[in-house]
Amino acid sequence: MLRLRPCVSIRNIYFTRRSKLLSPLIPSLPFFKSPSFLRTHTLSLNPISSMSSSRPSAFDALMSNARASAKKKTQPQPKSNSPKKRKTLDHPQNPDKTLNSVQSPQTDESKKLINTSDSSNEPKSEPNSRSDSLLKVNQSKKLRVEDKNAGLKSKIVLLKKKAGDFKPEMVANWEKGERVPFIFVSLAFDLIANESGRIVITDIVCNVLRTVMDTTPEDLVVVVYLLANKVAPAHEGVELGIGEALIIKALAEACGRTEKEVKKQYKDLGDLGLVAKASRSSQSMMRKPDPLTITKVFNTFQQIAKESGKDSQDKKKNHIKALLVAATDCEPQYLIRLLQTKLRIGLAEQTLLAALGQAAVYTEEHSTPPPHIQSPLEEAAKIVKQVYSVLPVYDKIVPALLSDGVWNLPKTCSFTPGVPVGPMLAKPTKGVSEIVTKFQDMEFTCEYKYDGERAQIHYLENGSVEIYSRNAERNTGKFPDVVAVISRLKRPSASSFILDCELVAYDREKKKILPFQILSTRARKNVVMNDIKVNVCIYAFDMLYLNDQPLIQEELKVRREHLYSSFQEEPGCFQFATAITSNDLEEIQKFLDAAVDASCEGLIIKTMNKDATYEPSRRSHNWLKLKKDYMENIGDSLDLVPIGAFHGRGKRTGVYGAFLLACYNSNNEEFQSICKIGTGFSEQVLEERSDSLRSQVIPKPKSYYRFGDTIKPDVWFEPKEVWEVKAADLTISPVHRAAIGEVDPDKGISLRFPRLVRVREDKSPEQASSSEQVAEMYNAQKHNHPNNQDDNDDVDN
DNA sequence: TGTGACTGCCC
DNA sequence: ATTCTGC
DNA sequence: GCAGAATGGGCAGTCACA
Repeated sequence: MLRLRPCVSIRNIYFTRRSKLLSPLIPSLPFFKSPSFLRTHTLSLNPISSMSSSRPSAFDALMSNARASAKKKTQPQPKSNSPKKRKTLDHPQNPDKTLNSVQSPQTDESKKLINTSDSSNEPKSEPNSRSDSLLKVNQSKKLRVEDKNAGLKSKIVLLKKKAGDFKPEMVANWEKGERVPFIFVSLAFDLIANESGRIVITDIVCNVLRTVMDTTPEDLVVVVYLLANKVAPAHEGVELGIGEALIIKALAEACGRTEKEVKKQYKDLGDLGLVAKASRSSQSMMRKPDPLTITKVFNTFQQIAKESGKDSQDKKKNHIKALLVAATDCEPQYLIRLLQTKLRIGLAEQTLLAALGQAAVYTEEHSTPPPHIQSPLEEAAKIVKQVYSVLPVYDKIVPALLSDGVWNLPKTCSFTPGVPVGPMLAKPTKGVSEIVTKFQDMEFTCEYKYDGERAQIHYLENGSVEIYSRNAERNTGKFPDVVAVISRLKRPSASSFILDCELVAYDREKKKILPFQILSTRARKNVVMNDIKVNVCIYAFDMLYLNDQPLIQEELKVRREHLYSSFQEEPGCFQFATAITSNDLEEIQKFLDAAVDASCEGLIIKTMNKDATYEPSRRSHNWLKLKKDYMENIGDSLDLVPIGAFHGRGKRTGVYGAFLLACYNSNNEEFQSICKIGTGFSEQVLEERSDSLRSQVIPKPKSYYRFGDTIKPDVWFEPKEVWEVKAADLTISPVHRAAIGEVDPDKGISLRFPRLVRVREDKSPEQASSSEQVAEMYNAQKHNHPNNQDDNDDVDN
């Protein structure tokens, strides 16, 4: 906890000094007042004024019509894409309920952190009584704000222009230097949501960025964070700590509805953002506080992240409510989606990075593109992506972009030990033959794929060590033992390095690898060496940096040599990933079997020379992964019965999003839940199954359904269908009940990575996989044998 | 002090 | 994690 | 093939509340 501010933790200050200047958290820049016509201040001094309405519904309707028609002009028709062609909404009830008062929960201290330039005096809630004349006054003020928004709305489509035809002053309706209004970003989100083409989306985002660069460059970092839907770089460990449940609460309270109603509408609409949208227009007799700015929103997000301890949930909730109260138009929708970290508009990091690169080209005052470049836009996008993959810190990249330009970006922002880079990933492969085909005549190596936790270990000159997870979370506090081992077993020749490895639970007495599930029971925070119950072996397979030199541009062959010569192996503590170099199909097949036999998931296959650089965070052709369960007719496959389902969200709105599956216990004729399943369906199959099963809905689970009491499907079914499902593993489950009593007295079995293979039209539910079979399959898994043989067959090369 | 709901992060 | 889909 | 968005099991940590 308390790891909060992007980029300014003490530990990181060394790398981020420069960025402090522009860190969104430390607004060193003057704050700008909203122009007076945007404010409702004058009236708000009068207590009665807060009774005014913010819902001139006729006007709203007018506006949304205008907007809708404006949209139609510019775009033919957003087609069948599901979230976009959603059915009409339930009409929310209780239009007359007033908003609860939203007290700002900020402490004096927290206020300091907030940029209060746009803060509002939070209105107290008032009874529904109205004064007509005051209403009029307020409505006319409101009109002016709406007017201004209307202007923005009508111009927002200009963001779709190709960058060459776009001028940054085309859309902005705020003054230069003024804080960027949140409505601008929200409208842009809305625009993007109605596009499906990545190119157009990139253009829009590019133009959004250019607009901000032109008016309020100080806000650029913040816009970028919002567009990225992040609050801080991953390794800073800033968590919002809010989820669905809390948002529902906040939404209910802010709109004067019950949680039950909100939940119901959530089921129908498949998106809490849409619920917020639908709710907003249906309530609130209140005057709006000042319009939201992006800094206000962003700073509030950080406040939310910061709340902890007693009453923190209430405080977080109140922050959300405060934002909702101030939100207009589509703002609530995107506020909620941002809080959920599910923007769902077809915009994510890669597109943002591309747009950032392109935007920089258009605002380039610093340098011209290098001469031979064919397409500066593409090249710039590439550069930004590349740089971000190596230094995923917007607080550094954005300022560098502003001050020195894209073409200098690789120089101004580069690989920095202490900042985690995205680990290189591998693509699934269906079999050995596919590998041999793909890598043809290249030299390649196969390594065991260990079933543990990915770790990127940074060792700096000064002897300090940091450990980062696959998702760039700082895990150092979880693995003090690893820190010690690394320091002990590194060779003196290695004075600084970045190591890529897998941390695997290990039983040092029996000298064997333990399953992932054991590893995951390790404590995670502030672990003390003596308290460690699950030991870990480091399986190292790559080296990204050594003695002040980045190695990522080097071939694997070279990197591996550096790796091998930089550490001393010690069984059960630090080992190099078992590897062979072979292109013999049968040999590889054997090696795969050996890997599985050694409690590994399968193999990772990597080219040694050609295309053998380390490509941070990219799933590249260069690395392939091969697991038994990827192969057809191999791996655990079960025939299971859908006995319940959950309503889909987002693009699954209107169909079931996931199903509860069961195996069949023929002894007591029970269907025992074994897992949920939500992947492997094509859209068509999902729709077919949803349609088919909708007619099998029953009001209550059958008496002969056995399932954990925390499992609450939205609907239950008659046992009718049988689906073939593939899984990577079977695990003892705290919630499922399959084969209960057969391998564990009161725990059932579940599946790891379940996915649909096909529907077994030929089978009846009683012919589904039986509990005995499930138990058998579980027991067949090597590590589940009570007395495991010693099987350390280290292949080396 | 214990429990359960919720959240984030591993896979 | 796995999988599917539009571009 | 990329990028995005659906979805899985299961663990520790946190917080509200009994």
